[in-house]
Amino acid sequence: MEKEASGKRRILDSAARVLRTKGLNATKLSEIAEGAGMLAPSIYHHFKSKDVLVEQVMLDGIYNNTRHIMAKVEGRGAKLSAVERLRAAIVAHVEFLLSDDDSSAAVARVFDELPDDMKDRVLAAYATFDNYWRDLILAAAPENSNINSTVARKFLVAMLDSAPSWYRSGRLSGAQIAQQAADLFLLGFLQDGDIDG
Amino acid sequence: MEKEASGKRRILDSAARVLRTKGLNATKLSEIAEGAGMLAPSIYHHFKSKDVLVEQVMLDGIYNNTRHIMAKVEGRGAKLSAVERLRAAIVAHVEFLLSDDDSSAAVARVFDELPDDMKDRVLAAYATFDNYWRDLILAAAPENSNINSTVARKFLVAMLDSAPSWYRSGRLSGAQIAQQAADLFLLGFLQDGDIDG
DNA sequence: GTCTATAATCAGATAGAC
DNA sequence: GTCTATCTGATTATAGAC
Repeated sequence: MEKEASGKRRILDSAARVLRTKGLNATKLSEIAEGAGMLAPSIYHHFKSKDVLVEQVMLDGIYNNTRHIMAKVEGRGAKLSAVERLRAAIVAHVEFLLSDDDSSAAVARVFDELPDDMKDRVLAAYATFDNYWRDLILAAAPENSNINSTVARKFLVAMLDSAPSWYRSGRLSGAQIAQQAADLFLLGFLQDGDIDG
Repeated sequence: MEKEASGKRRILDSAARVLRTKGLNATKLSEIAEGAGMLAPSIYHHFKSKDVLVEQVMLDGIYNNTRHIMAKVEGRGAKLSAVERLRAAIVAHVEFLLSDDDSSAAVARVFDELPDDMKDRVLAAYATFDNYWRDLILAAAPENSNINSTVARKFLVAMLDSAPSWYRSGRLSGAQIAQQAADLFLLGFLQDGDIDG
C-alpha cells in the first residue's frame, strides 16, 4: 500500500520503548536514533520535530490499546454479561500495559508530561477509548449506585495505568495483577475470599 | 530557632505551586522566582541548584501529607474500627490533594518526572507514608482476602493521586470525590445504593 | 539578599555532502 | 535515507556589584 518506510517504523518503535522506560524529558533523540540503528539527525527525514514524533507515538499507542481491549472483549462473544465485559476490559488493559508491546505503557508513562497543546490533541484522540469505557461502566453499574460513573472511570483508568510504574516481574504475573485490579475495582477491598470471577 | 529566612520559604511555596500546575519540565526558575517576588539568580543564594530545590519540595510535600493524614485519622479517636480508619485516611488524602495546600499535589504531579537518582531518594522518604498505609490496609483486610495488600496499596495510592489531574471544581466537591474514592476502593463498583459509610 | 551581566551547557534542529 | 558538521535557542548556573 503506502510505503511506510521501515525506517519510520523503527523510529516509532524505538521511541515508544525509550519513552516507556525513561519518560518524555529524559528521552533524547540520540537514544531513539540509536535504538533505530541510525543517528539523531536522520530522524528529521521522517519526522518534522521531536514533538511530532512523540505525538505520533501517543496516537498510535491509544489506537493500539483501544483496539486491543475491544478485540479482547468483543472476542469473548455475545454471551457475556455487562459485568463480565467490564472485567474482561480491565484484564486486557492491564495485561497489555505490562506486555512487551510498548504502545500503551509509553502513553501511560508520558501523558502527564506532554506540553499543554499536545496534551489537548492527544486527549481528543482518547475519545473512542473513553467512550468505550464509559459504555462498559454504565452497562455494568448497579441500579442505584451512589458512585458517579465518570469519577469511577477516571479512578479506574488511573489505577490501571499505574501498574507499569511499580510492577516488577517476580511473585505475581501480569495476569495475576490484572485479576487483582478487576477484583479490587468491581468488588472492593473489603470483599473477601472465594470469588467466582 | 534557626533563621529559616522568609525568602527561602517564599521560594519553596512558589515552587510547589508552579510544580503542581505545570509539572517538572515546564517549571522554570524564572517563574518560581517571580512567584517569590525576586529574580531567578537570587534563588541560588538559598538553594544550590534547581534539583536541590525540587527535592526539598518533594520531601516537604511527603512530610506534610503524611502528617496531615495521620492527624486526621488519629484525631478521630481510638473508637474507630480498622475499616473506618482506612476510610478516614482515604478521605483525608484526597481532600488534602485537592486543597489549596500545594504540598501533596506537587508531589503527585511531579514524582514520575524526577531524575532517577532523586526519585530513589524521594522514594526512601516515602517509607513512613507507605508503612502507615500498609498498616491501615492490613488491619482492615478481610480474613481470607484474595487481594495482595501491597498491590492494593499501590492501586489505591495511584488512584487517589490521580484526582488533581482530572478534578475540576463544579458539580462535585472535593469532599464528595473523596467519599466516592473511599466507597469505590472499600466496597467496589458493583456495590450499590444505601451505604452506611 | 538581591540585582545585572554573562557564561556554560545541552539538546533540538538545520545545511549540505554522499 | 543517512551521514558529518554546525547552528540556535532556551535555561541553568556563575561572577561580582550594590
